[in-house]
Amino acid sequence: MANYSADLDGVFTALADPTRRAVVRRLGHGPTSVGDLAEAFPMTLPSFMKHVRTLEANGLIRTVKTGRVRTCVLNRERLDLVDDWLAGERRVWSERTDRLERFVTGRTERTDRKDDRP
Amino acid sequence: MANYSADLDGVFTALADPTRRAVVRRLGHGPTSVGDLAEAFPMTLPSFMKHVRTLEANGLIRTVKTGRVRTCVLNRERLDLVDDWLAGERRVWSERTDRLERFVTGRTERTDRKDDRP
DNA sequence: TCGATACTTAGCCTCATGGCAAACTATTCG
DNA sequence: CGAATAGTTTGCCATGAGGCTAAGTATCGA
Repeated sequence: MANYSADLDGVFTALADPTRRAVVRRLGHGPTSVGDLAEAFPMTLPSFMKHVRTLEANGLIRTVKTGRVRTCVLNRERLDLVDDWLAGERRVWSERTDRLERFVTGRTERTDRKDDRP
Repeated sequence: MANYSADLDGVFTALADPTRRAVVRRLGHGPTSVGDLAEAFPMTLPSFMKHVRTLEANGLIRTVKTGRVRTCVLNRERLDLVDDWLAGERRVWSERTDRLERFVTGRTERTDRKDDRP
């Protein structure tokens, strides 16, 4: 995980387009050729290919060319980056809640616990 | 939830910038004024304000001006959109796994189960 | 081998994004 | 009141994203 922030830039950018999200969705069902994917979208092939390349450049899919057909496969693990980021934000929130709770209850405790309410 | 896809466009776009993600992170600790936020970033105020407006326009933060100070507050719920989207993708994957499994086991079952292995 | 198929490459266009400086407005403080 | 503070508005610029057409390459199938 060389450059976490730049990776997030790329993943979020890739997901910020409805065409690309639709491709991700479609590939969730299984590998598909560029041509088959493209049929579902109202744009020319070269335009569509840019989206494919963007997804690939940002690690969300992998593609292989066999003969004249390029097949796309979803790289599910890449979406963990989004999950991890969300988890990180929520951790921040819970730390804040912890501090607030310590203040309210007047207790001082270690901060590495997960949850101390029964 | 009027336009789910357009909302996702906006949320992902807003999160695709490191400055804006840093603001989200910072606001996770609690409300902060624009000025205090801006200090952490190597850009002019007007430039920074654009990021604030982008975050606000896409519902990730809310801001209120009191006197000459504008205070920003994180809108945590908005991140649920990302969570929901991820969950949707994973549901697609699991449906595919279900079909594959039915094929392998030769069984035909209802598809609304969570998990039928003991 | 020749035509159809499945991308690719190249070049061009338009609009959106992110950044800047300069000037302006509205509050607050001494 | 008058100066400092905290944003805001305006206008400009460079880059990149997303779309197109036209032409090129590499298989595949008869």
